[in-house]
Amino acid sequence: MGLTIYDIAKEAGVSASTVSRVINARPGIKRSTRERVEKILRDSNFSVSEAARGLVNQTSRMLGILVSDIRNQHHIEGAYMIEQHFMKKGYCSLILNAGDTDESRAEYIRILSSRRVEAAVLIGSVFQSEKVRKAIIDYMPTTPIVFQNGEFDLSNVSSVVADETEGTAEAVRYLYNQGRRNIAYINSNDTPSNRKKIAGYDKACAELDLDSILFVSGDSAEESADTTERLISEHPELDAIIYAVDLLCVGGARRLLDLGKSIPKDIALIGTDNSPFSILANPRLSTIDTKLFELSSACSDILEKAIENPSYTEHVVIRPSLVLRETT
Amino acid sequence: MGLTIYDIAKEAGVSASTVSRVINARPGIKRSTRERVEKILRDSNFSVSEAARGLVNQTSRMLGILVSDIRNQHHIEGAYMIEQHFMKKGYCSLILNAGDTDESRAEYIRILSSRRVEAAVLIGSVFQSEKVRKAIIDYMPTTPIVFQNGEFDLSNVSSVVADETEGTAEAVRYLYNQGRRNIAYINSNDTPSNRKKIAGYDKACAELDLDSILFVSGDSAEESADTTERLISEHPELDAIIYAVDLLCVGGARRLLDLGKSIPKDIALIGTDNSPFSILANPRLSTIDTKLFELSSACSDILEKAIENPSYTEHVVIRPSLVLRETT
DNA sequence: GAAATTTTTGAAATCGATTGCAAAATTTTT
DNA sequence: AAAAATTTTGCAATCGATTTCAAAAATTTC
Repeated sequence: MGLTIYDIAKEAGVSASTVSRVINARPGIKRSTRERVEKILRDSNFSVSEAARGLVNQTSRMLGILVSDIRNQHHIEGAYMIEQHFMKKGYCSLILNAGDTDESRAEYIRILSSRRVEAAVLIGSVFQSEKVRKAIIDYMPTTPIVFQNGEFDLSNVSSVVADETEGTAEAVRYLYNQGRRNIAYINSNDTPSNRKKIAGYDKACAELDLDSILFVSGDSAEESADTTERLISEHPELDAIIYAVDLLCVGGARRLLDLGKSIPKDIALIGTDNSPFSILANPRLSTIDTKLFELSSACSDILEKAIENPSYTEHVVIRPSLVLRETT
Repeated sequence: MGLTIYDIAKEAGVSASTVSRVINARPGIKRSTRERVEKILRDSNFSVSEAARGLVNQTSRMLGILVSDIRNQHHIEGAYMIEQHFMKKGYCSLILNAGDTDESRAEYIRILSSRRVEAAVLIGSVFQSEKVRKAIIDYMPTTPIVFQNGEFDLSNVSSVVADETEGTAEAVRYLYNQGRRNIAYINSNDTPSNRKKIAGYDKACAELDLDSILFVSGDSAEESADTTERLISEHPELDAIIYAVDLLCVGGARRLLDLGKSIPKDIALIGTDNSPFSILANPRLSTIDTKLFELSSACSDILEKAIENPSYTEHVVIRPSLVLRETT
C-alpha cells in the first residue's frame, strides 16, 4: 500500500520516468531494464494511482450513472450493462441514486462534474426537469450524456426513449379488438414517463370512443390491490384494466382473484414493462413490453461512440410491443 | 468547463491559496475577499477536481462496493444503503459487478486499490476464496473492508453473516413439527452460502432421523419448476420442499399447482431470503428470512465506524427467522 | 579506434488542488 | 506617529503520476 513509482524506481535503480514507461508499455526501454522493473512491479504489488494518472492525462476513466433508485429493477438493467461493458475498457462506474427531488438530481450532476466523469447516463424519465437541464448546461456542457427515457435539446445529450404513448394506445386497441369496451387505467407516481402512457391511453380511448377511467395507486402491490378493488366497486361494468407498472398489475390480479373474479374471463389485465415479475406472477401477466433491454443496450452503444467522439449524439425511439400471456 | 482555482484566482485578483481557503471555508480570510471569491465561484459554475484534491489530501472520498451481479435483488439492497448513507458524507460509491470467477473477483480488488478507495464492501458469499483473500493481503492490507455474508481472518476485514445453517435447520424442524416427514431440499448454484444452507438441512434431518433428499436446480424459476417436477416424480412420498432461493420456490409452486397438487395440503413449500418475490407470489411464500435489510444496515454501520477509525473491525452474526405465509 | 547514429535514460515541467511559513497589510497599543 | 500585535495573503513545496527534451550510453559505420 502507498507505493509510488518513485519507490519502484529507487528499488530498480532507475528514474520514475522509466518506471512510468514500463507501466504504460511505452517503446524505447531496453529489454533488460524493462524486465527488471516489471519484476519489481509484480513483486511489490504496486498499483498505479488512477487519480494521479488522471490528473496529468486529463481523464478520469470514470462514468457517471444516475438512477433515481437503484433498487428499482427497471433502472438497474441499464446500469448493469453499461458498467459491465465499460469495465472491460478500464472504466469504473459511479452508480448513484440521485434522489427524489429535482434539486437533488441537479446536485448529482454537479457531483459527477466534480469527479470529472468522462460521460454520464441518466436513467429514468424523472430526470426530465428544468433544474437538471440547467445543471447540465452549467456543469457538464460538453460531457457526453445519454438520457434513457427522456430528452434534452442540448448538443451533448443523446436520448433513447420508448414510445410509451403508442405502446399504451396499442394495448387499448388490442383489448378493444378482443371485445372489451370498458377499459380503465391505473397509474402510479406522476412521472413524465407515466404521463406519456396516460396520453396514449386517452388517445386510444378517444379514437375508439371509449370512456377513459383513470385511477391512481401508490407504488406497492398492496396499494394497487386496494385501488383495484375500489375501482371495480365504483365501476362494476369494467372488463379490462391496464396498469402503468407490472407490479401494480400483480397486486390487482391477486385482489381480483380473491374477490372471486375470473381472469381474463371477467376482466382482462395488462401490465407495463415486461418486468421479471410479470412472467413469474400467477397468472402470468400480459404486458406492454417497454423493451428495457433494447433501451439499455442502445444507451450503451451510444455511450461508446460518444466516448470515442465527444460530439457524437444520437436519438433513438424504441417501439414497445405487447406480450400476451394469461391475463388477456 | 475545465476551470481551475487559478482561473478563479486570476479573476478575483487573489492567489490560488486564497481561493482554496475560501472553497474549504478555512479561517483567516477577510470577509470582503471571501465574498468576492465566493461570488465568482458561484457565477462561474466552478467545481473542484476531486482527483487533484484527493492527491494532496491522500483521500479519494470513494467507496468500493463489489457485488457479483448487481441485477440480483439480493445484492442491491446493501449497495443501495451504503451508497445513500455515504453520499451524504460526500463519498461516491464505485459499485462494480465483480464477475463469476475467483480470478475476476480478485482482479476487482486490485482495481479498487488503484482507485484508492477508502473502504470496501464485498457483498455475497462468493467472495469467499483464497484468491480474493490474497488480493486483499496484497493490495488492500489496511483498507477497511466489510464482508457481507462471508469472513476472512484478516485484521482489516469485518464480517456480517446470516446464520443460514441454523435458519435452514429451523425450517426443517418447523416442518417436522407440522407433521411432515419427507422433506426435500432444492439447491441452486454451489456457493459458500448455499453450502451452509445445505449443512443446516442435513444437520436437522440427522437430528430428526429424516432422509435427506437433495436436488440441484438451475437458477431460473423455469428450471426450478422442472427440477421440482422431477423431484416429486422420483419421490412421490414427499410432503415438503425447501428451496435455497425464493425465486426457485415460486417456479416450483407454480409447477406443483399446474400438476394438480394442493399447497400446502399435499406439499408444503419454504423458500429462502424473504425476497420481494415471496410476498408477491401466488400463493404467498413461506420463507426463511435471511434478514437482508439487517445485514445491509449492519454493514453500513460498521463501515462508518471503520472509516472513522481504520483499525476498527467487528463480526456480526444475524439469526434468520421463519416467516410463515401461505405455502405451509 | 574515432565519428556518426541510434537507442536508452533522466531531469524537470505539468496536471489541479492544499498547506506551512514568511511577508505584507491592517489594527491596536503606546 | 512609531512600535507592536494581529490579521490577511501569497510563495513555494507537495501529492503521484506522465511527457518533452536533452544528455548519456550503446551501436554502427568508416
